[in-house]
Amino acid sequence: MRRRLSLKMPELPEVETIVCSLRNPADRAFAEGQSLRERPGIVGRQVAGARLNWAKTLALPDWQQFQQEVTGQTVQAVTRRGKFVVIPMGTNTLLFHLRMSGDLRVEPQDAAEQKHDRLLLDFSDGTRLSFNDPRKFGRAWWATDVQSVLGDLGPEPLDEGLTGQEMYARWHRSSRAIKTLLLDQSLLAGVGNIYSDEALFLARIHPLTPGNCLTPVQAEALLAGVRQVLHEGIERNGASIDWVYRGGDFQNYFRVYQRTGEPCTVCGTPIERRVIGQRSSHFCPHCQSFTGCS
DNA sequence: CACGAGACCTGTTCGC
DNA sequence: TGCGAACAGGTCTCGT
Repeated sequence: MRRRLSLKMPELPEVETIVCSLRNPADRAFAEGQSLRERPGIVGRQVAGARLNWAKTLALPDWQQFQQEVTGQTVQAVTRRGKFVVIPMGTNTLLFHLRMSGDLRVEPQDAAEQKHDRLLLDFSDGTRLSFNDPRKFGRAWWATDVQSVLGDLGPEPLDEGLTGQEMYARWHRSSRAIKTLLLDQSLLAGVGNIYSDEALFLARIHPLTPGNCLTPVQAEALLAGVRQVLHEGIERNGASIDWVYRGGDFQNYFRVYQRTGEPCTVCGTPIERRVIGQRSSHFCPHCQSFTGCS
């Protein structure tokens, strides 16, 4: 069954997809007739000016200082940390958090500004980076010390050095529901509401299981589940990406998320929805039965 | 300190 | 059709 999400889904895979599209895409195929200046990569481009349409979008510093310091800087790289987009430029770094509805586009400067464009950087080559964010939750930082913004983030789930043992130690310290712990960015960076539900389903763990009730085996399975759904998300989001239309189709492959009442793909039991930690949570009551706490 | 509720926002969908 | 309520991918702050 097809289901539509009204907006983008800026969890880790979506951010990863955007970051990839903002890198210099020397290794990507282009549509025929697409001119050089329309290519999305921004590495090496120099900022000629900036515009801010919603004051709160710029978290730090104040607008005047930002405008002064960013002008003339050159984009050195585009990377990701958790759900943050990280863009080193000279001695400072520009960071974005897309929150619920943010998006970043690259386009020619003569393209019409779009509704909800909050922060725009004009490059000297005639292109522009636009931060669009309908709900105004997104934020940008211009920081000398990147750690002042990213310092509290937990490890990267896709970092191969991260072990289930390490996550067991982190989750086991708390009695909060594992669903809530998965969303805690200081324990593990990048997992959001969709992928937490999907990962718990793959690991066959009930979302209300207290962290200190998890077994080492379950923690191992959960980290594996997180990695699997993130990889799937990155693949699906990337599948239909060509920078003109950036809309993945992972939403058509959800196993539990937004499938309330529909049959579990494994056992057929109707998927349940309930609110945990103020977030909607979806799970199979049969496959993810609560195993108790010893 | 841990936890839950409320705040921040706009747009879309649902139910009457 | 119209209209208000409910809901949405995230995180911070404040009160208990």
